[in-house]
Amino acid sequence: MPELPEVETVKNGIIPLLAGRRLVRVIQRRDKLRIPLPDNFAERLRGRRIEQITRRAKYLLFHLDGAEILICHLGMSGKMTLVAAKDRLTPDEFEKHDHIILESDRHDLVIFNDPRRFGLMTLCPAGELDQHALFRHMGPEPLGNEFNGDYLRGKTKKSRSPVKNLLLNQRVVVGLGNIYVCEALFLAGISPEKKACDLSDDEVENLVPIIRDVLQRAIEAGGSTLKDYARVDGELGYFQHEFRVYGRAGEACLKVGCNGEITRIIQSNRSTFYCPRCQD
DNA sequence: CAAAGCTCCTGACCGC
DNA sequence: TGCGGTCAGGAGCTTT
Repeated sequence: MPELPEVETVKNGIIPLLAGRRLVRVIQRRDKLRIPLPDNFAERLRGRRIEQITRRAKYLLFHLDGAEILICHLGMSGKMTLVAAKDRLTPDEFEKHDHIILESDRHDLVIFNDPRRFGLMTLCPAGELDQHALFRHMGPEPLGNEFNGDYLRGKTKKSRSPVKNLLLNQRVVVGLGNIYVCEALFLAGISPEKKACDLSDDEVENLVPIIRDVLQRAIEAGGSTLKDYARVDGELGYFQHEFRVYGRAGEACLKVGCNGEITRIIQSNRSTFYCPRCQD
């Protein structure tokens, strides 16, 4: 489940192979992922130059010449496999869930692999991205200036949802998923079940830098992971690093002086991990 | 309008 | 060894 930091790391990993390069070959091995791929998808990509690769929310954006953008989302299980030109595969060496293969004019490959197919790729005219159905209602980037205490308080005040659900809502703020919301609420000492409107002004104010910090640190951890890809081929997608609560049900709370035990509950059919003792 | 529920999908895991 | 059941969950869409 790649969230903002993982998508950022994937972006940084593929930039050296694809940014500024021309696509000389595109292989499409399915007609749809979560949504249908555009008509003549591979043909429309072939020969195009990738001017720039950026990220918005959990989406990768490949800015193509001709003012068109290739939009890519990794979904739950999507990853990018990098294959250097020197290790060129033959077509029968692709793996089962390798759906889209991009080959640059230097003959490096970037392979989009997604077993569960919750990911997507589509095309959009560059000038229409903000109005695109996938982007139109997006909230601000959590690392940008628009996301601040005043903004978030405006949202929490109006919501009776549990704060966890509010932070997962991409209309409120983008990029957070199940893991980093759990981690941020733990660091903030706030129960995920607390109604957003019941948060104090101080709690909301504190949450903003905590969210920024937890994401920023994960991006930095991804950056160190990337060093391993500098010389070796590999898969860029979701990397596990140290989580304080996520996946730690039954284990001891890591907050100094807290003797609580991490508990798993279900909210909106999704796992939530938290310490009932120091989060309230 | 907000909030809850449904849906897409496959691999991993578990008990028998 | 095989098989059915359960779980994981991003986010758009539908329903209440």
